Amino acid sequence: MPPPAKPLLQRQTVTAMVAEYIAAKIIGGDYPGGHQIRQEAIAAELGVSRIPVREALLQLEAEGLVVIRTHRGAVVSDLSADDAIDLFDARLLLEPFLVKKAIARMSNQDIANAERALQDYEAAISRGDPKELSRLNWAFHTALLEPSMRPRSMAVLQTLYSSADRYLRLQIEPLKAQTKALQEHRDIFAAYRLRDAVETSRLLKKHVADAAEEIVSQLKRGEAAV
Amino acid sequence: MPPPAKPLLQRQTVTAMVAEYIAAKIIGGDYPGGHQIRQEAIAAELGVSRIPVREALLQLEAEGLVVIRTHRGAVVSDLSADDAIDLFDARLLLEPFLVKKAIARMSNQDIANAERALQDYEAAISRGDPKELSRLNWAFHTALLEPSMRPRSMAVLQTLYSSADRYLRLQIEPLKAQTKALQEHRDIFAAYRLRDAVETSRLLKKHVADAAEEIVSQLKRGEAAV
DNA sequence: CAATGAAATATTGGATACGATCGTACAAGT
DNA sequence: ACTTGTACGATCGTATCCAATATTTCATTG
Repeated sequence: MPPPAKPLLQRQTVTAMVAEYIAAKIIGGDYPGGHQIRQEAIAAELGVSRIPVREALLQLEAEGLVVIRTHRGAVVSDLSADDAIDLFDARLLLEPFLVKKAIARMSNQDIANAERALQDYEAAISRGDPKELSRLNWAFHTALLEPSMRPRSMAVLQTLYSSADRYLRLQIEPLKAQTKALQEHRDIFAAYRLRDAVETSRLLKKHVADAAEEIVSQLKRGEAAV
Repeated sequence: MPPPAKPLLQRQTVTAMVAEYIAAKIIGGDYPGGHQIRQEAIAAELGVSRIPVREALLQLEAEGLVVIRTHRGAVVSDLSADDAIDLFDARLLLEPFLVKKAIARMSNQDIANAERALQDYEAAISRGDPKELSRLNWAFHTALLEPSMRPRSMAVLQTLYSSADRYLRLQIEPLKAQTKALQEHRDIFAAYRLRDAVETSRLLKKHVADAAEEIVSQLKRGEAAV
């Protein structure tokens, strides 16, 4: 019999835990853009060695959350307005395309999953926790696209999203924007449920474009302010 | 002062070297899909420790060349026909879009760079080294898109390409396909030089779509053969 | 003889220790 | 005072060693 202190069903590697930890800090805004991440500090903080920290940082670099320069450590990657345009333009191409593919293949179960994600998002608005809201927002998008059965494109989208995610929180925060996003989600889902690929795609595209415009203008104000 | 294009004298880290080494083996076909990569074997082969090998594998996983499963090691990722469709569909969205952006911003120097890349590709055909040809093929595509100033999208494209690259070698090898690709490259460049964004985009899209169709049908034959 | 289960082995994951590199402070020279 | 060279400290990169886990082998049993 093994001595399972806790790994009953969940067998997680330390590297993965550290990666989640750091990613949460970045996305949550605790580590702002440009912040230098010291391996030893993280290692001491979590009571682990530097090796898993290094490997976690490598993964995060692949996701675009940090930038590693040789012998100079990892820095939380900052987003310029140009970067945001870059990222969102790619999303604007991929998401409408994928949602069409998804509608062509989806089952009733998939529709139910998307509805559930929509309801979760809706329920979270009243609580108003930005991190949770951001997570559920993306969960809804993911639920819409999942039936497309395009794991590679989904992986790409994941990195595109997480690279801009923490800046989106600013946009999501105002209550007006939240309710606007919720209404858009509802409209998208309504068309989705009816398997209206063209309309769903159009609405989704507009939804993403609106978010893009909002975040870009915010970033530009921020850059001008500096 | 303009950005220093490239540090000509770059200190290479062992991890990066190992990553290049393994990537070359995979792309070159020495490690076929499904092949298990043993860290210690690589380490002994190169006379280094296992640490840089592990970190190199992490990077390669981010590029989609290998898949790592906990405590089970890394295996060279294999490509199904569905995967290929997935990857190429994403490329089909991004490349035509980016080339339009590129044409809108490009300088005469950028055109010269693309022409140079085209000539290099042309010159390599007579030598017929598949690896080199594949590299130069992608270099041409990259040269076309570089002026778009979209580093994030370019990074995405890089991973999309490298994931399918080694299978493209099969398609590129036959002489007829090579000359066909060359002619298409010439046509694309001709429109590019004239700053005809619509036509360039159209030709590029067709060029990628042809390659996609070729590789997908090959993969399907391969799967059927098994 | 097939199925099951437990040791043995192979391989990866992680910790500690050491060496290399970069940034900076400070001293010396012009 | 400004520049240049150098020593020091902080931090990262890598090697070596140990622990945890998956796979294989082989004995046992029905």
